[in-house]
Amino acid sequence: MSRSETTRDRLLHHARTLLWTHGYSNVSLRQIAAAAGVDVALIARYFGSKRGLFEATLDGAFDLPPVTSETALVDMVVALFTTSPCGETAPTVLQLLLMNAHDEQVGGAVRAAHHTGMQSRLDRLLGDPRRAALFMAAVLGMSVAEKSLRLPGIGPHDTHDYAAQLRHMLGAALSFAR
Amino acid sequence: MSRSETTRDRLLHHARTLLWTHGYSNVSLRQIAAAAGVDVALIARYFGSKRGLFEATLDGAFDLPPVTSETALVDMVVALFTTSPCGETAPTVLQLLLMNAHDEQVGGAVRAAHHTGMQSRLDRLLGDPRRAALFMAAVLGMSVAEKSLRLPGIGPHDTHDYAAQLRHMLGAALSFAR
DNA sequence: CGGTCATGTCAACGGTTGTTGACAACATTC
DNA sequence: GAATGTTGTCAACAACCGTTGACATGACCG
Repeated sequence: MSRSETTRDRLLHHARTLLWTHGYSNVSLRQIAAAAGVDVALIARYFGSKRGLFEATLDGAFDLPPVTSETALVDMVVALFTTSPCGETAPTVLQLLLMNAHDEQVGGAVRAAHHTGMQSRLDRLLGDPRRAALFMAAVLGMSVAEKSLRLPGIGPHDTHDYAAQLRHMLGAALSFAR
Repeated sequence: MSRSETTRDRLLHHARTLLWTHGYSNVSLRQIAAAAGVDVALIARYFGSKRGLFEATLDGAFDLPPVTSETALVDMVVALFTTSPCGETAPTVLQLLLMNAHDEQVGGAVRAAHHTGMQSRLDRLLGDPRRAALFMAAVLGMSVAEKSLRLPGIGPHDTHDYAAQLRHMLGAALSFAR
């Protein structure tokens, strides 16, 4: 790996961590560069602009392992929203997804990444965009209520329990979706 | 109403509109003042700081009409998340709620307002924090999936349909919540 | 060794931010 | 009408922002 690639990866890693957890406009390029231990100007060199860096951050963010079973895919989605993908202080996919709420440009990129990386596969495997959307809504609701809103009535669930409940909820949602 | 109260209310109104829809750090005090047609310095006079203005914005944001029936309260919550409270370009409560995701200080204020204004009443009327949290998760999931993530599989539902589905979902959620 | 390209450093640019204090215009009360 | 307190205006502050270009340093190849 060339020298430039390692610093590029370092920038990408810390950009993901900081931007996803604290939001696009709450983190400056100087903070990211400082966390990565490199100069600010290198961001412009490697990613062009702040938006370019953020969009590079979206690469493969919603990718799922290549499973073919319906329940396996569902479990993968639940797992992706339940656990931090890499490490303890790592940002969650949920926080990335919620970045779309208040910024039209950032939101468009996030929605596009989610659709091509995750939702389209759900559509295909669950057979119906409506079923997939309702399942996504169930996962989102649980995640937002627990992780973002921190409702005392929910969690901390262990992953198994959580997935089981969501699968149950999925069954209910799909039953009235027909 | 004194002169100062009207300009205070104008500031509050436009602050709500702009801050809730575009996020805390995406809107400057100068934009808010310009929208309200007053000088920037008046914000400091009436609200002390940007945070003070935002927190004044939270006043009564999650308040619900004083109903006592369980289903009536549930309908009120659904209605609050489904419709814009005042006018077409008005910001939604959902956007306010999602502001808690990426800013710890702002998020704390939002969560507190939501808890005292809405969740505590749900806890009381539904009898169980767990039931209330699961209901909230269902409403949140539907709202985020439709309004924020804009999943093509969901909506646009007319309000009646939407509420009916959520009430059905509530039944399912509550059934496996015991 | 000398030349060439990749990589990193530094300083600065114009613009915007939240906040402050001095001052003018106005209304109210004596 | 004069004095007083309220309400609004203006200019400025220091700090930070994303972005740019010039320059130093390193690696690599002929």
